[in-house]
Amino acid sequence: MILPRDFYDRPTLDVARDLIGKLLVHRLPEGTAAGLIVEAEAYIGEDDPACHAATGPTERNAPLYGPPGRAYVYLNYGLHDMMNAVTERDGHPSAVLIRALEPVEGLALMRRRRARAPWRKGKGPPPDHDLCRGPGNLTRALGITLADNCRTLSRGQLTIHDRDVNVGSLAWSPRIGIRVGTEHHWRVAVAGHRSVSGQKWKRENE
DNA sequence: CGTTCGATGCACT
DNA sequence: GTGCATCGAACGT
Repeated sequence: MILPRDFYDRPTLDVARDLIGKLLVHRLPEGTAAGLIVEAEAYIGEDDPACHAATGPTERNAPLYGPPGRAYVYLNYGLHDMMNAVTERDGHPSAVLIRALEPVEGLALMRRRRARAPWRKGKGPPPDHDLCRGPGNLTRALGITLADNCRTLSRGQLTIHDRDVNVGSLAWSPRIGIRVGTEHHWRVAVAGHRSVSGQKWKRENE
């Protein structure tokens, strides 16, 4: 079953927790790719210095201020498309960043897309458990781009489904790769899962 | 094992 | 002009 809009119209930390184990699906003419969410981070409101809404409303962060249950996709470091699920009500800008998936469907397509990354040059694709490890990697593997910004997640080509699977126990830790707001433990992941990112930040991962 | 650093585009100041 | 919610290669220990 596809998660309804109301799923996202809740406190962001609850949504982040409940997104773990859900299936992110992207359908394109060239094929479908999907994976179970095993790592996510919450970005909550204008008072969260790491949230893109910390600067107040701008053209880029407009989706954060819109209705819950939509995608917020932006380009980071000039190279990587980051995908968020917008949470909470209109006017309360917050979202959950999807950071890692366990690949489930469309593995061949994922391998092809990852191998095509400019910085991989002659190398082939990474091992399967690394295909969607990291926020930039998973968008590349699924073919998610800026064209998917603002897309509704309860219908259409980019959706999140409840498959009622148990992926393991959860662990909370500080968010990764940010310079501010590190005091909040707003990153949640499946403890010890091999597709979870962030080895160099060493922390939990149980 | 660890740390450094280049690639690369654009929103924000 | 500055600085990213990154990736992975290159190098040092």
